[in-house]
Amino acid sequence: MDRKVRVRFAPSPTGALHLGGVRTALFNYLFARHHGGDFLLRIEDTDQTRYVPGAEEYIIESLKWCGLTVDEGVGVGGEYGPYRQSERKPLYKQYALQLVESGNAYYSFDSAEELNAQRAACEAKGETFMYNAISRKNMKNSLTMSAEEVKTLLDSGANYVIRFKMPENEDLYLQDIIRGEVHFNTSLLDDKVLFKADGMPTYHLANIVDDHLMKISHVIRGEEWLPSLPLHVLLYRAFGWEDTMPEFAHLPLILKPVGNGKLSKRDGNKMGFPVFPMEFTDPETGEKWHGYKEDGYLPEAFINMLALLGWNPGTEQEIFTLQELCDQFSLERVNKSGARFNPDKAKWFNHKYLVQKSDAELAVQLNEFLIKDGISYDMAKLEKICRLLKERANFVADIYNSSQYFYHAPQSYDEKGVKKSWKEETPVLMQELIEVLEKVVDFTSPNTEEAVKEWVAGKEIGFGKIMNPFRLAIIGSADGPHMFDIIEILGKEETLTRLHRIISILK
RNA sequence: GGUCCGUUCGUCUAGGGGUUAGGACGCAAGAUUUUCAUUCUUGUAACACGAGUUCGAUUCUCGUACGGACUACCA
Repeated sequence: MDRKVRVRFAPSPTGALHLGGVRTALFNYLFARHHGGDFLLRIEDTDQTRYVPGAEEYIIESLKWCGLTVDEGVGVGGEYGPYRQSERKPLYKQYALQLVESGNAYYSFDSAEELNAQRAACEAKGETFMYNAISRKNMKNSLTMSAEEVKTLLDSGANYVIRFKMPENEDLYLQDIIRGEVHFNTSLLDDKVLFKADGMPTYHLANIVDDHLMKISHVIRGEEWLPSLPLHVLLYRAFGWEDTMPEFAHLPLILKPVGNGKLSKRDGNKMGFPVFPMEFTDPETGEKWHGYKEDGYLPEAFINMLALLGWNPGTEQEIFTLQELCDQFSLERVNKSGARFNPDKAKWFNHKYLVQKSDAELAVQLNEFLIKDGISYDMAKLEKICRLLKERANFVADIYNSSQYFYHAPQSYDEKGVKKSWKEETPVLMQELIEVLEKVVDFTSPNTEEAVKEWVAGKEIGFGKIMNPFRLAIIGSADGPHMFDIIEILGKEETLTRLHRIISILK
């Protein structure tokens, strides 16, 4: 069947969106764009107790920062709204009731205490309680009670839930785009709650009803949903919506860089890398989490890194624009197995993108750091600084840190460097260097380099004898880019001042 | 415990019945250099195990082990 591709990203606003969530959104987005389809954002807030204020805004902002534009949904609208499940509340009950009427679901009146007692009893026997075809016969529900009893209970306003009546002993062979055929037997599945006592649907019901109503063509979600695939397929069948049922694709999980288990928000702060796209402060605990954005990652790099976590184009290309990702993406090339997250590679991606950025753009960002320090510096010079330093940086912050000597003359000189290169004859040589540089009229890098080389050539000493202490004088340590490029930016006056200064201090 | 999914260098991965099993990150060495980096070159390192099918299996099948997810009136 050929129909318009419509996919949705459907997070629950229970906190910040983490790496895995962003990747799910990304793959949905890529799939939609590849097929010229729609990318929807639906907020699944059916659990009022877990709602976190600000989470929804955070999700929207994060997608925006990543450059994943939403075609339809929360924040943009569309003809299938509302797109927040809490606002669709009145809609769901009729669907639950429809299932009761057709014999695919039933009322269940068991209290939490009774359920807990059952669970405890089973646990004592080393078993796990399941509300299923066998145990439902011994519970308080509309299958075991008479019609009158049920009606009385319902009329009296008793608490109830609606459960799906899982068929007994049926083999299901389901299709997953990434995994192929997946087999389940319904006897091992339980009667999931579809409609809760608080009048809200559970995820399962709301998800199927909304995907159907919103004409979703493909459900692309995390692997943690694979176990509920049979329930969902059975739900489509019970509603009679099988012919428009979406295709399913379950994405592999993102695992911790070291140790066992899937990546969790705790790993970030513990191991020194962000797990969230943007900074997030938990409104309850006040706990603060790092974000890729604030840590200096470029959104393009972040997205590129995420895209290659579980997907690859089959070529050796590693750097992709978002457009290239859209063009090349396919679910068939998504891996089956979980991927360990590698923070080092994330940095490498950022480096690649940083180098590609124009010096002017980077200078603007570098300037923001300087403004915070109360430093004002010539923008043209900042551009030159960026050009000089970006090759050796992963972040703009690295450029900022390694360019300090442009804004401040060294206050001290690296001890090892002094020991290694400041010899008895050095002060005299530095004095001569001052004289050589003084004579250079147009203080550009090639001019000063030529002058110094000419001077050194006339003496019988190695270039290093001059350059190492020179470097020490100008930047205070034994690293950094080409010396003559540095002093061009610094200017003649500052260069000579620093040379005079080191002679007076080190003698 | 039960159900389901998975398993190629340390990590992300390509490949696929006969290959020197390819790339990237990381790491190491060399070259370049006034330093530190960058860059370039080279190197390091993998088909979880056991059966079966086959002339031949890392590739297909089955088991085992290991890893992961799920097992709520959470999503």
